[in-house]
Amino acid sequence: MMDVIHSVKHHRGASEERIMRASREQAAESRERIVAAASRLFRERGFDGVGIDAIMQEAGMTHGGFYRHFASKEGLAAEAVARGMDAAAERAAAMPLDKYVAAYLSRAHRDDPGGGCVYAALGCDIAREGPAPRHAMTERLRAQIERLAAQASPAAPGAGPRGAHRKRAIATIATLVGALTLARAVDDAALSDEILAAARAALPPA
Amino acid sequence: MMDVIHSVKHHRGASEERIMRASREQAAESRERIVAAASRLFRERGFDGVGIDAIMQEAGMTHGGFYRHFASKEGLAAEAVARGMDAAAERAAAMPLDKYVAAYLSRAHRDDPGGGCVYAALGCDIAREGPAPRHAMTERLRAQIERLAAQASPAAPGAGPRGAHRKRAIATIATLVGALTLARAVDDAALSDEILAAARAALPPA
DNA sequence: TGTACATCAGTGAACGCGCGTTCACTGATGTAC
DNA sequence: TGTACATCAGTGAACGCGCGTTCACTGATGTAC
Repeated sequence: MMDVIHSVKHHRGASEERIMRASREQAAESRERIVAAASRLFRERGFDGVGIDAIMQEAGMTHGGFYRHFASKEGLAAEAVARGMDAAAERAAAMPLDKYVAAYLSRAHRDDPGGGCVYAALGCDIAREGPAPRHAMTERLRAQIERLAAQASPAAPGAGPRGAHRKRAIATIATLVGALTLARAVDDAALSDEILAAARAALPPA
Repeated sequence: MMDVIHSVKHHRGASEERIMRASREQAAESRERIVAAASRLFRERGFDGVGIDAIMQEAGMTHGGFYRHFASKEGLAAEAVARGMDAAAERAAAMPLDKYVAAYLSRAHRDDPGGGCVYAALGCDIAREGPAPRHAMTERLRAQIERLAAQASPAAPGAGPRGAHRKRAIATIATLVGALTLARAVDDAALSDEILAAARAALPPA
């Protein structure tokens, strides 16, 4: 987990001096680490399943420094949601739809919620969150729908009105998110695999 | 909410006598009320968003009596999940698929998570719950898949191998759950409606 | 049918714990001259 | 360039609060005779 040694955190050796007051550059890096840790941990354990303490520990600090960077846990949640969705959008933009569908509905993605789709990991929780996380998520979803609709349009020109591609894009996303959510919730490995396969079969040409 | 006056709870009037030690029949009714309240509240606020205290209050009792009925909060969660899914299964069995899809993807369902689909309300949380709730959910999902596959089979005889109907059933459920989850998470009413409409358009004939 | 006693559903106080947040403090960083 | 001082990132103790769970107690219910 903690594969980066950062100068802010000091070793515990007896003769080591303590380094306080990190530079602005170090502070910016700390903030990055906090968001990255939160983004992963929230997806793995849910918003209520992770405390400030665990996030700061994962980021290599103690909990007290948290409020130098964020106004509240909810503020961090909004940034962590945005971060995870932006990363996913980059991955999605880098490959054709059929590749993305295969990767999305893979066992690897199912077994790594912390590094995967935010909708599938936190979808039902976001509805109960405050306005900031919900808004961050809404704008990302909107962008993803538009990109997917545009991606489909040139491949099948004149295949339908502009709105048809949007509808198709939304339904595709819904199927992906629903299938992955169910595949993770189920406690039977065979059924979980079957759910992923069924969604894969329903998507590429449909 | 509390439209049932039950004899266990005594009024606060000065000269009222207190009624303790409810009969076994009353105890069974109390248990029912606890499960019903939990089933609704969990779906509305999530497992971590509702305490024993709130559940017992909704059921018309104080928190102390909870452990006469359940071994733990998780044990109740398993029963509440099962209860909510059984109710949904009954509703689904009572109407043809296209009616069910329309009802599932309606605004009324979106705006009433407490009385609606458990997968959409708690799907991503169940993956993080203990074995009992997950198992209860898995068996209900399995039954729902089988019923939906069987429901589709006679309507289109010989339209494909037995497995094709199962695949189609699973994909349909995934699309329903994903669309409702996203429609609830989004903070823009127009986009939310659009998501429901897009899933509706993708489902009936497809 | 009546009496004596055990059971146990529900109450309300109490427990320990973890959480989000606050705060006094430290001392290197950054700035003003 | 050097010095004096203000800033502020991070620490660790402390706060209040709500949670899941436990427990002594009450008194009607249920049972044994």
